[in-house]
Amino acid sequence: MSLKKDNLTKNQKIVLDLLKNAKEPLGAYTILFNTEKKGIKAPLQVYRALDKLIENGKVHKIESKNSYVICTNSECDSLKSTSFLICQNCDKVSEIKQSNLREDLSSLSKGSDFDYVNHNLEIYGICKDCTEASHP
Amino acid sequence: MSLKKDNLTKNQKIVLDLLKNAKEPLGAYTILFNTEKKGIKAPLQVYRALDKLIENGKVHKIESKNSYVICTNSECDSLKSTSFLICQNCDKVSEIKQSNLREDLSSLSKGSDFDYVNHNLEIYGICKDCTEASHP
DNA sequence: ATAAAACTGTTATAATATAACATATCAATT
DNA sequence: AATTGATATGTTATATTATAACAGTTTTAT
Repeated sequence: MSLKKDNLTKNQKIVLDLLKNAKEPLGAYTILFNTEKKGIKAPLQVYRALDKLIENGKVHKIESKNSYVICTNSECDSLKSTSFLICQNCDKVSEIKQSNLREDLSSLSKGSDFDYVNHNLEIYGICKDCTEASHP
Repeated sequence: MSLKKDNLTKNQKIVLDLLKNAKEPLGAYTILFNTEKKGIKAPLQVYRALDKLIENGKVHKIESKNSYVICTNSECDSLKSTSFLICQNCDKVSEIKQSNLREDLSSLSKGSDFDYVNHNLEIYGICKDCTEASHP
């Protein structure tokens, strides 16, 4: 009876906890500064934790911001594709459900004789909250 | 009679020329090393040229690679959205025509009460050439 | 001609990320 | 329980990517 280990290590938990409570994507060094009191002392510790968390789909990197967010989907441990709505005003990021998108992009790729594997989509705009705030 | 200047400056031309001939996206420091004989001596000169070229849509940044490619579309001076097919095998990048994609993503965003402005899409997979090369 | 704006050159430094290596912990068998 | 192989940690140093600040020059529009 051999359970595949899915538990997180100490550093991974510390980093994940911080990201859970974050309102916007955090950079690696922001994570570092905010976890020093918990014992994380060097960039590598952060990057290694992030690598693993990304690998198993619990965290995603926002490439255009070099920063990191917690995953809010369920399938991200298996699918390596990601899609985000990023508010230009408040920096809040929300993750889009993959559902049709993957197939749409896969067939789009096929149209260019390109064999789709995965994708990263970052949509910029204004989130609901910020739109409402500007129409008081 | 005041012509809106659209001509490129010396450094911008040097950087653009290099990118024109590149087979894959180039990093800023690769650009620097390959333009030193033409007179570019410091990172800032590269980054400033890139900034302007990106601003007027002649060059795009591949965010997931921190590197830069020449634009192969025509509308990119006005639209700030970008979509790429990136080969995981040979690193070649090809740009996707925006046409329907913008509207599709705009309405997708609307479904989440998100006001679409622009996007960046990076699709990873295997290009035609590499697929054919592996089926000899 | 002149003033404002844009571009250049240069030095220094910030921000993001990885290499290398020694040690420690975990987890699946013996 | 002891062993072993894989995975995680701690630490120092360094690589890679990108920007700040400032002085001087060229371009463009009046």
